[in-house]
Amino acid sequence: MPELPEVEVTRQSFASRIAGAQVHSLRMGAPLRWPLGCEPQSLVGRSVLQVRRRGKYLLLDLSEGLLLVHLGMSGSLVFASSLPPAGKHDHFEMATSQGILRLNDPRRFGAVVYAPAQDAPIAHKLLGHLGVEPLEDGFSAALFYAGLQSRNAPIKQVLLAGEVVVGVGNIYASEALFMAGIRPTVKAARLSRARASKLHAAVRSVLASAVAQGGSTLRDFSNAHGQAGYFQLQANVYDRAGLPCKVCAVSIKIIKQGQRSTFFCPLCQKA
DNA sequence: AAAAGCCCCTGGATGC
DNA sequence: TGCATCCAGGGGCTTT
Repeated sequence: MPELPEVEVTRQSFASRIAGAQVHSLRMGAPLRWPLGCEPQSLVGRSVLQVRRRGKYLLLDLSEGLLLVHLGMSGSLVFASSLPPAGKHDHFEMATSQGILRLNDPRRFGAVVYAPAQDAPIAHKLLGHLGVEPLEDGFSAALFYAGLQSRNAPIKQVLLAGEVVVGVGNIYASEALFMAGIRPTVKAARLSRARASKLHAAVRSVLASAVAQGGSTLRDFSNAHGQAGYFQLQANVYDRAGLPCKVCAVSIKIIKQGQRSTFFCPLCQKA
């Protein structure tokens, strides 16, 4: 599920409610992608200072150390004062003085990992290679263009890789490329400065719009209040193979790139 | 250094 | 109704 907008929407839906909370207890379910990395009991008594986001990771700063939370493909968080009994896909639960934080993740591609410090090896391994944040000031058109110059791979896959810019997943990559009128198969380094600039603007626009819509709910995403998102209703190409382009009415195409589906309009995205 | 494939896992949709 | 196959918001790791 979660690309940058869904992760950010999740963050916004519980960050202020959990800030300042003291950890009372932890419960782990089935194994996630990586082990927690510490004895769960050792976190009891610490407090949650704030919740930040880096790419598709949520960072829960504790009074000592931090938790890195990733939602994988099917994860979602809920934060509430009381919750129904844990189900088979609830794999992490942290009870605090201000509510219970629970991760539900059927496919278990997600993770909750403890790092003793921001610069600890585990944090560096997971976050160290990440590109620039697309919604922050540091993401300029010039920087984006420069980042593409060393990439000979198709632009769609360069966006997905997250090493030039983070947070763009399979939905928003297709959507941003449509908005910019760029064929997903074009080699990144071959984009002109002008077209890279257009894509830069499209990435920001699509992601910001998706955050404002509460993210995309395709099957199981909801924010920490349990509310769905609505961006998918305004998708121009994603999951619309064979349907008419909303701009030119030509049939939307689907192709595979790196074992992931890519959607595009053959007319609006001519090259 | 960069690119391409391979997995991890469960569940829903589709087809025979 | 039952079973096989394919597909899904990600990304680290291994191999070219």
